[in-house]
Amino acid sequence: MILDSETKAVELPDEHGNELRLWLRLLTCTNLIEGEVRGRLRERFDVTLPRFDLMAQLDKAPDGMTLSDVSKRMMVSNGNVTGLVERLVESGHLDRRTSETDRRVQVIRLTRSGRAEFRKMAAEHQTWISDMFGDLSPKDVRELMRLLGKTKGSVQKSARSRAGEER
Amino acid sequence: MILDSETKAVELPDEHGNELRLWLRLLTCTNLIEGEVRGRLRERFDVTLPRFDLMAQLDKAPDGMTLSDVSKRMMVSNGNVTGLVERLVESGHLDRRTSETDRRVQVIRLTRSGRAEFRKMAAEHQTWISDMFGDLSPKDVRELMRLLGKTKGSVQKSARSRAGEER
DNA sequence: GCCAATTGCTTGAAGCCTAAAGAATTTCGG
DNA sequence: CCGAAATTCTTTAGGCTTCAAGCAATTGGC
Repeated sequence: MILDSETKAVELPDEHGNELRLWLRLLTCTNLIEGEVRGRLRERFDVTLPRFDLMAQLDKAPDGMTLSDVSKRMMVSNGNVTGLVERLVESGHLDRRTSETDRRVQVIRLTRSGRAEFRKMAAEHQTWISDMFGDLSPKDVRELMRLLGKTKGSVQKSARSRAGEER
Repeated sequence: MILDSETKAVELPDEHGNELRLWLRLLTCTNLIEGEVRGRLRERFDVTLPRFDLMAQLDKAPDGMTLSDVSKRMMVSNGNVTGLVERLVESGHLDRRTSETDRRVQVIRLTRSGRAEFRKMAAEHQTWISDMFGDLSPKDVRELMRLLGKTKGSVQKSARSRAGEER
């Protein structure tokens, strides 16, 4: 999946190659961290990353959320959430009920034990992340935040202009 | 080294949270770009990202690679490569043969048409990436490269120390 | 009130991914 | 040369993910 960032990309004198290399390095970093987090979550809590992410959303919403809300927040498809929730209800982490006012709507929330379990996971998770960024100075962290913010904006702009072109 | 008064102030309140926020932003950026790339590959060439990545590896190896080589380079499981290759052989992009000297080994390479198709995709791909990073100055790009390099090292160090602990 | 459009969710098909177990083949110590 | 160990690949079971199609309930124009 990942092209190793040290691998030489198409050799051209132009500056496009630099951006490609930057992208590959960005991807490598993310995959490295994500892989670690997945592994540790599995090892320590026998839980997958998508389930952790879903619980993280619900932890911030004591009154529960609808499946659509979750889907938007997590930026994944509706069908995806359906399956995820199904398994988390099955394992006792989530509670699910049909809305009283709109019978199309399903409201889900963490169960008491689900919340307790999530809090434990989240606490460790944060120390893992902090540890993985351990070599970066506070200044590095700020600078990375700034540059990634700029990147995010740039990508969104580019994505919007493409979306506008089609049709 | 000069520490301005601001540096310390920022450091005081729970710096773990900053690293978590950094991680989330990094993840958002990567997902944004990856999503764009997936969408465009699908739209323009009706190909998936994993297939593109596999072809990219093979393009750099005119004499072909074994499945194990591919698996290591791409950092994915063996079983995964088996299925990916199967579909790419099916679609005529890849050629596959059993090694003459070791009958356990499968050697795969791009077909003529597969290579031609890949080259077209790769060229466009590079312009997409370049476009998405368009708002970043050359200096930004260099700085991001540097900080991500540092991050990569830090994560690897942390991952190694964990791997060492679990006997 | 009626019906068409919209909204919320589920289902199904296809693909990607892993870990673990299994099969075929080669390697190597004795 | 023999058999154990290692290597290469495939298979299987389970989970995640999307898109597209479909169903049920609600809303809004008339």
